[in-house]
Amino acid sequence: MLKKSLTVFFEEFLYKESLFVDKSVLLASYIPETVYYRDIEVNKIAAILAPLLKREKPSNLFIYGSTGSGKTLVVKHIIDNMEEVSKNKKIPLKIVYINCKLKKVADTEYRLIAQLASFFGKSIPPTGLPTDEVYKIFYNAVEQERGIVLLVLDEIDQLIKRTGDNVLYNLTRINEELKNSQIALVGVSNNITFMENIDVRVKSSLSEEDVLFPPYNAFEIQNILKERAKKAFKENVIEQGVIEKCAAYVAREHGDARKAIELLRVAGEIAERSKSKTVLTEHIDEAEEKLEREKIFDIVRTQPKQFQVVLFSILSTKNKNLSIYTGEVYELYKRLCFKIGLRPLTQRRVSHIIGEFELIGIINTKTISKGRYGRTREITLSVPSSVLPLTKKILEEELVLT
DNA sequence: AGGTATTCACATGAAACTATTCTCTGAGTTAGG
DNA sequence: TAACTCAGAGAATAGTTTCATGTGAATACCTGT
Repeated sequence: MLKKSLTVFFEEFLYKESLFVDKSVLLASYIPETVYYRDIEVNKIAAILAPLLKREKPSNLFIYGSTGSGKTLVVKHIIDNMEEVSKNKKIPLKIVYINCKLKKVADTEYRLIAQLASFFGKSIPPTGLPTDEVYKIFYNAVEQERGIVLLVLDEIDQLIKRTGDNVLYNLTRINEELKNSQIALVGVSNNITFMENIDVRVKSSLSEEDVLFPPYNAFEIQNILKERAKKAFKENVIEQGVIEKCAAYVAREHGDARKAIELLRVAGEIAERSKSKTVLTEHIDEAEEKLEREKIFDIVRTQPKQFQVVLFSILSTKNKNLSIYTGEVYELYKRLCFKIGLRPLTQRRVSHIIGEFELIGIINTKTISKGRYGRTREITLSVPSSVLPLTKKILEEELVLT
């Protein structure tokens, strides 16, 4: 029975007309051949990095702008081009691109340097070595390169925030000791303010040049979407107003093009699954809700148990009155821990965990003073209330199971 | 009434501790010559 | 004597605890009118 219906399903799936021609165009990893609305930035960055091709050290470069404003895209685009030119003209060129946010890969000083070294064919154990040693290995590898090495560090703000500016200091200083080679740095950051609390020497050294990426406006996003949609979808699959709606929705926030594209993709998937022949504006709404929902569920499920208990406490406190305070959450949390046989963490820790939840974006907090009655955080949920029951249920399951 | 001091209930920060995972080193052991 | 084993020292890292200090405004407490 079941087997048969599954076969039917798969067969249907196979022969069903897909709305997509090439879905990969709508994935975050896709790098388009032409980058729109970033001409100024592309030219500027290209001009700064061009000396690489003549084996001269370019200025260090610092790129910043909000998420989805095309920074990574532009940088990768330029790198690709340079590598192609260098291949054609047989110019030796060493460019290393690293995203510092990747957990367990490059999110600490040690790991970043280890990762860098691995690009030069040196394998470094994940732990056990002194950091100095790793630096030495990296240093030697670069020295052997006998040329200019370009290091592109994407999302360095994450790295700096976690580990301080030591890495950058060391990386900028390493040039003074290198005899045969030189390192040029490109830092990419979402956060503009993170530069403030950085060693002045590092700051001036890193941003010999800088480029700001303004967010896309609604019009630009529309055209970007249209361009991508043309490649990704079949013809006449997208109804009037869909792209406009998608763009408008995203522009309202920060002009995050990546999000707009994702939204369009998910809308397409939903349309396909619901056997619709075209993508409608309703699908955008649905996609938006789905994305939001999945983001939350994903976070909730993958969180460590202690975090889950804290979150559950927050959600459960919610029902009683409008505002939630740390104290109440902690009391409930302690009781919950007792109930499921978990050693409760200190209040300090729980306070921190609440802070992390805010960082992730599923709650908002405001530290308020209630005068004589102390000072605390006022917590509000930034989760649509429609997903609350299910979220709670997931948490219950996760917690009771073990 | 108006002004100052207290006080609450946490927030926030820094440092230290714990446990885990991993490398490296050198001593001791074993097996083969 | 070379190869192997294994314990111990030292590192990185994540998660936590401990200790210390900060803080905004509702109240308590004065003070002079």
